Amino acid sequence: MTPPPAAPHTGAGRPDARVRMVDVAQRAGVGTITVSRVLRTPERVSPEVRRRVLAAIQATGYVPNLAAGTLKSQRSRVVASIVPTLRNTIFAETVDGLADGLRAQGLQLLIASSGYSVEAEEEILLNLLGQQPVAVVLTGTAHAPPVRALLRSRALPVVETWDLSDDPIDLAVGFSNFEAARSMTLALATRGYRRIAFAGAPPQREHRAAQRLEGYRQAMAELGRSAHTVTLDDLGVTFASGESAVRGLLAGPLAPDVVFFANDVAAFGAAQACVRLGVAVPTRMAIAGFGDFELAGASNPPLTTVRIPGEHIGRTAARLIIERLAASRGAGEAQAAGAAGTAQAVSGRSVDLGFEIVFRESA
Amino acid sequence: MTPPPAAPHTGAGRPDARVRMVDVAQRAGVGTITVSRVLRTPERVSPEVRRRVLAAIQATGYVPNLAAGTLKSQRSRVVASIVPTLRNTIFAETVDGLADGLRAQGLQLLIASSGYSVEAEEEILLNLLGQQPVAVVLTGTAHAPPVRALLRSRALPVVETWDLSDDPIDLAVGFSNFEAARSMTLALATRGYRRIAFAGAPPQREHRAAQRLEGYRQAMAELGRSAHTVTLDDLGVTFASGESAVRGLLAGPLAPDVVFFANDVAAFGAAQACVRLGVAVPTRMAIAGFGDFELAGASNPPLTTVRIPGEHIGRTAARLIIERLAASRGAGEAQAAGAAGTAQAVSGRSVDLGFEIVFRESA
DNA sequence: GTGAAAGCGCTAACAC
DNA sequence: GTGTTAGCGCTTTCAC
Repeated sequence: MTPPPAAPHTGAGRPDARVRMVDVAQRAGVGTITVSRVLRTPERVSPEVRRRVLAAIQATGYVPNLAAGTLKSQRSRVVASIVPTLRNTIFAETVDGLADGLRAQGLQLLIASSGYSVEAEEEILLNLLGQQPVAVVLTGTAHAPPVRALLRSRALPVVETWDLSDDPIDLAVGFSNFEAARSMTLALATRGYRRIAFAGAPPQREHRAAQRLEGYRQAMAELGRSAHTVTLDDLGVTFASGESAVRGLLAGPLAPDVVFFANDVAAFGAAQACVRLGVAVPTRMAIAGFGDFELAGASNPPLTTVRIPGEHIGRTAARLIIERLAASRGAGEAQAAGAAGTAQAVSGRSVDLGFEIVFRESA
Repeated sequence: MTPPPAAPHTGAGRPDARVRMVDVAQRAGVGTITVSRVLRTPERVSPEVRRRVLAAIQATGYVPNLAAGTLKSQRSRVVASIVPTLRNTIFAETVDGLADGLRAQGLQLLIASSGYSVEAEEEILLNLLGQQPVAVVLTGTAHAPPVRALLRSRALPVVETWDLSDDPIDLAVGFSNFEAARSMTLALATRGYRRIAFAGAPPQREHRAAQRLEGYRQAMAELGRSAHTVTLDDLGVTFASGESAVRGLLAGPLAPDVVFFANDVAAFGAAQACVRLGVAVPTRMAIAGFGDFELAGASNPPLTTVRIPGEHIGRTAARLIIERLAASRGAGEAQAAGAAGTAQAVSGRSVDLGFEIVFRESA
C-alpha cells in the first residue's frame, strides 16, 4: 500500500521539490554545514567552495526548508503583524512601510487581519505565535488581557502602532489620537467655527476613534462649548457612512457649521454628498477629516484634515524591531540569565511621530 | 471572562514561552501524541481526556511550535501570496477575500509585495517557498520563466489571479483584461464618443495594463478609428498621474472627447483636475476608469468604469485552494504514485469571473 | 482510544 | 575554513 515515492537519489534529472541540503552538499563535494554557511554567512566560506556550492544549488533548484532551520535555531525570519483591515489604505501604507524595512534585513511579514475585533486578535495571535515569529507588530494599544500576558512572557520584540502608550507591552510607535483630535477641534474654533460637531465610529468598537472623541470633548470643554457627536455606521470606514451622517445633521435642528470626522473616508463621503445636495462647503457646512488619505488633497473640495505618518509608522516599527533584534543577539546570554525582568528593563519605549493639521478648502 | 491566572503554573518556575507538548502531556497525565490529537483531531480523543488536556494547555499557556509540526508532517498551514502592492485598494480587497476564505480552514496568509517587479517576484517566491506553504497565490500571469518551472515542479496548488490564461501554471481566476477594455471602448463608441483616447501604465511595466491597451487597440481597429494613447506616470496608480495626463491632452491638438483610463485612481485624479480647471465633464471631456474602486461611485462626477470582482477573485482563489487540498488529501496515495504527471492532470483550470461596464455620469 | 519510538531537515557546538 | 555529531519539537507509524 505504502508507495516509496521519496526518490532516494541526488539530482537525478528532473527538477524535484524534495532536494535537501545533503543533495546539494554531495553534489558540491562538501558537508551540509558548508552549504548552510554559504546560505547564511557566505563570507565564512572560501570563494572557491562557495562557487561550487552555489552552482550545485542552481543545478538542483534547491530551496531551503525554513521549518527545519527555524526548529533547530529557534529563530525564524518571520515577523507577525495583525491589522484591523487591509482595505483601509492607511493601514496598508503602514504595512507596506513595515514590509519594506523588514525585507532589507531578509525578514518576511506574516499578516493577518482582525476585522477590528479584539477577540479575533487574540485568537489570531495564538496562531501567529506558533510560527515562531522573531517579532510581533500590533495595531493600536487596546488588546484582550491575555494578549499582553502572552507577549510579555516571551522575550520577543513587540511593537504597538498607531497610538502611544504609557505602558506599552514592549514598544509603541504612533501619535496621540487624543491630542490630534483636540488640536483639530481647537484649530476649527480659531478659524471661527461656532457649532463644531464630531462624527466617529462607535467608541466601544474602535479604540482609536474613541480617543479622538475624547480629544474633541476635551477641546470643547476647554472652549466652554457643548459637544455634539454623531456615531457613524460601518465603523466610519465607508463613504456611505459620511453621507448618512451629514444627511442626519442637515435634517436635525441646529445643524453644525462644521463637522469633524474621525476618518477621511467618511469625511470624503460627506463632502461629496454635500456637493450633490447643493450644500455649499465650507460656507454652509464645513468638513474636516482625519488621516490625510491620498484622496483628501485630490478631491473637490480638497479636504481639511489631520495628516498622519502612516508609512513612517511602519518604517519606524521595522527599525525598532531590527535594533532590538541586533541588541538581543549581542547581549544574548546576559539577557537569557536575566529572564523575565530583562525584557521589562529594555521596554517601555513609546515613539511619538506626531501629526499635522492640514487646512485645505473644506474647512 | 477568562480565568485571570495567566502566569501561575507548574513547578517550572518563571513564566516561559518554552512550554512544549511534553510539558502539557505530563501535566495531563497522557502521552504527547494525545495532546497532538486534541489539537488536530479532537474527535478521536475521549471527552474526559480531551478536557484534561485542554485544561493543561490553558494552565501552561502552551502554544504549539508549528515549525516542528511542519517539518515532521511536511505540511504547513500557510498559504503564500505575492501582490504588486497593498497600497492599491483593489489588491487589498482580493487579499482580504483570500485571507477570509482561508481562515475558515485554519490557513494563514503569508503576504509579500513585489512592487510590480517580475524579478522581485522571483526572489520573493524562493523565500516564500522555504516556508513550505501548502499553496501559492500570485497576481497576474506574467512571471519570470523560472517561476513557472519552480512551481510546476512542486505538487502544490498555484492560483494566478486578476487575469485569465490559456496555459496557467496550475489554476487561474480573474477576468479578461483584454475583453474588458475592448468592451468599454466599444461601449463608449456606442454612446457617441468620436475621439476615444486611452491612458495606461507603461505596457512593459504592467502586464494587465498592457492587455487593456491591446483591448482598446482591437476595439478601435474594429471601429476603423485610429488609436490615441497616453502613457501614465507612476504606473498610473496616483491621482497626480491622471491629472498630468489630462493636462497634456487638453494642451495638445485634437483633444479627445473621452479618455479611458486603465485605472480608476488615475481616472479620478483626471476628473477632479477637470473640475478644478473648469473643464466640463462629460460634456467637454468625458472620463472612464477601470476597477470600480469605492470612490468611483461616490465622487463628483460619479465615474463611468469597469467593475471588477476584486474580493470575489480572492474568495474564489481560496475556494479553489481548499478544494484542491481536499482532493489531494483524499487521493493521497494515488497521487504520490503518479508523481509529477498527476499535478498536470488536474491542472489547467482558468475561472472567468467576468466584469461589468458601469455607466455613471463621467462618460 | 492511547502510547512508544523514530525521524523530518536543518544548524549549534564543538572538533580538526 | 570545513566536517561530525547531536537534537530542535513535533507527528507518523505501528503496537496495544
